[in-house]
Amino acid sequence: MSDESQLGLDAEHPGDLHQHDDLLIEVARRYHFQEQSKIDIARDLGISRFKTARLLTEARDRGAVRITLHRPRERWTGLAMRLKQAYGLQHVVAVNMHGASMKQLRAGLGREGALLLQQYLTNEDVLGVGWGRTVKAIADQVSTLPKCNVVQLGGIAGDPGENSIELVRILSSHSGGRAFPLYAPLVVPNEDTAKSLKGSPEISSTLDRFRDVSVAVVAVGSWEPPNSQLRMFCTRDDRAAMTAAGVKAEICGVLLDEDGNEVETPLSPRILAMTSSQLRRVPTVIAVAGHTSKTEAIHAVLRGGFANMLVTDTQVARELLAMHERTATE
Amino acid sequence: MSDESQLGLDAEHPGDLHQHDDLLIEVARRYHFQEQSKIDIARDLGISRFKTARLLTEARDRGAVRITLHRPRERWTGLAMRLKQAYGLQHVVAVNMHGASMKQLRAGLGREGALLLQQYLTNEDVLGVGWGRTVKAIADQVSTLPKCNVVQLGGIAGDPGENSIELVRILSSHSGGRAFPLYAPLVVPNEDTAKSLKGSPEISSTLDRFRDVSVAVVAVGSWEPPNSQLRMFCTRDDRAAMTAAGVKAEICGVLLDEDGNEVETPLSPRILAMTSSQLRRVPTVIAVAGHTSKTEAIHAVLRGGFANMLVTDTQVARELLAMHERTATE
DNA sequence: CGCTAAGGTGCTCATATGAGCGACGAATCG
DNA sequence: CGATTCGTCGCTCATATGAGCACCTTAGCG
Repeated sequence: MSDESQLGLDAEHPGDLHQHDDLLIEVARRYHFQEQSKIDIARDLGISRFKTARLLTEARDRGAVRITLHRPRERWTGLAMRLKQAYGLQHVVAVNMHGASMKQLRAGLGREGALLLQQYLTNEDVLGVGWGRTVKAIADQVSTLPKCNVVQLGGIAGDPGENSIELVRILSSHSGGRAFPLYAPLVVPNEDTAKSLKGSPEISSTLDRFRDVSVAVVAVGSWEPPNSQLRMFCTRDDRAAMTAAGVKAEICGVLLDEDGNEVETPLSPRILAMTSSQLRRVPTVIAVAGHTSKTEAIHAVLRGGFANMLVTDTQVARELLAMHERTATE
Repeated sequence: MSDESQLGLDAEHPGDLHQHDDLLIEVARRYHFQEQSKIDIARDLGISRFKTARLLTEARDRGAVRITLHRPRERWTGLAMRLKQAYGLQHVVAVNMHGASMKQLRAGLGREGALLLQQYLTNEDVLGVGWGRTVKAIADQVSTLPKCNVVQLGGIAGDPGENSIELVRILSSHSGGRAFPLYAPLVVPNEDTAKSLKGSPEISSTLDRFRDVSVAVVAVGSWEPPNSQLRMFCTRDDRAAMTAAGVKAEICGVLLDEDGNEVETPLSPRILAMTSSQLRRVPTVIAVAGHTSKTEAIHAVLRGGFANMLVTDTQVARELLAMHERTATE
């Protein structure tokens, strides 16, 4: 019958297909995530409203837009809402993971984090990516992102297969944008090494991108119990010093005390990652962390104002609310 | 502030909440999967069109409806379409799993199968569930189904954790309907045992449901190479007899030759499962099977007309098309 | 008992959207 | 070269939909 059958892949002009698909994705994203009307989308993208409509039906038919139904277990909207108001956050997701294992918990946080990312990220954003297993869980569950660049926020940490470079690679492949990895360890042996690395072209080219990051996804590490990637780089003395200095939390390589103030430590100059002042300047910082062992750390991060969106579990959310009441009334 | 905070769970009248949520799900399903207009839904369910609209926004806000975007890799719609026409099927999904491991392949088939199920199943359906790891993969990826009953189509086979009863349990919990398990092995030692079991009340109550099954999800087993759950129940003589009889495929406990004709074997009377004539009477039979080792078996099943929907991978789809050309021109 | 506040309901009217149609351009074929 | 076919585009008009409002019920309270 038809002659294009051989490969099932229509060979059009080289770039055409991808241009078309990119437009498809963009339209679908605006319609479903940004809740723009088809007429608005048409005006914004300079196409007719009929074309928008046709692209949207094509998106559905080709499986680009997928809809799933979930039976909502609780009406915990209220919980997330209260937490949002208590800490003055922009958005909170509290996923009900009662009785789940750590692995399941991470998967749950990953799912929600991926969803949030897909909904908030736009074409013009630059995505900054932290590290850790929780962030990895997000990368694993992301399906498609708007076409934006992806910047690694800190040097390599963690096992191969879940290190920061891998995360940046995965996420940029999902977005179709450029990847800016950092080919250096998260913590280097001494300050001089850090300085010389920061000066080298392939490192600084990524560091220079930090100023453009508009959305950052980062994990939160607790210091006590040891739940931070940083801890493995410390000597015993370092650790003692830091515990003495009151370090309670870690976000993106920044160490915080229980009130969310940054703590200067001997480790600080040796860290290759976004600095606290840079992090503060990122418009949207999504902190993803769960399990009650991290409640204190998350509390510190939120008090310090280092994140404006939070993905966590309901258990932690409840504890955070209680903790906030306590500190507020003191 | 508010007094309902303690549990984050608003205590309404006992059943009200679930009734509300069920309605929510039903409306969302009709709107998103069945593409009914809000006005139609309102009329069908006897509510106002405003209420439908409000339920739909609530569904989104509470995360009951989730939308994900995927970058379509190929325009292989044509492949699925051609396969659909070649074998006269109602629906074909060919997922591109090039270079994937068996585990990944199964996960991919599971995802697509789950999606298909969620889209086709309605409130009035009765879901029949086969067995095997592929069907398990579907159950694992289903999130929510319309409220329908779930019937086990054959006795227990496979390891605990992926046996048929477990599947029925999982799926019915997702649908909220009743589960009809079969507490008996798939193959019993002899015909008499089979007969007496079929007569026992708790078995026959499920067997009686077979006539009501409107949608069946089943795997396809190949006989050569050994890819059927049945094979493990055979003696060496049985196997030889069956290979000699030209058995090439197995679907839902029914053994077929290469042309899709049922083959009577010594095993047949000992099997506790839906019969071939019952299977033929099911309006919608979704066969889920991938990997090229099963191509021949799938071909036989389709030729025999035992399934009208197919979920497979692109590689198998191509082989099936080629195989169909060959048998058609002979 | 009446008053008030809150949540839920269905209305009106302006607007967004879908179905179907003819126009246009590109590729194909005689 | 002209004719035909196919796919895409944007139009019209009937219809579906959303924003905002008025109404009703319910519950809380003096």
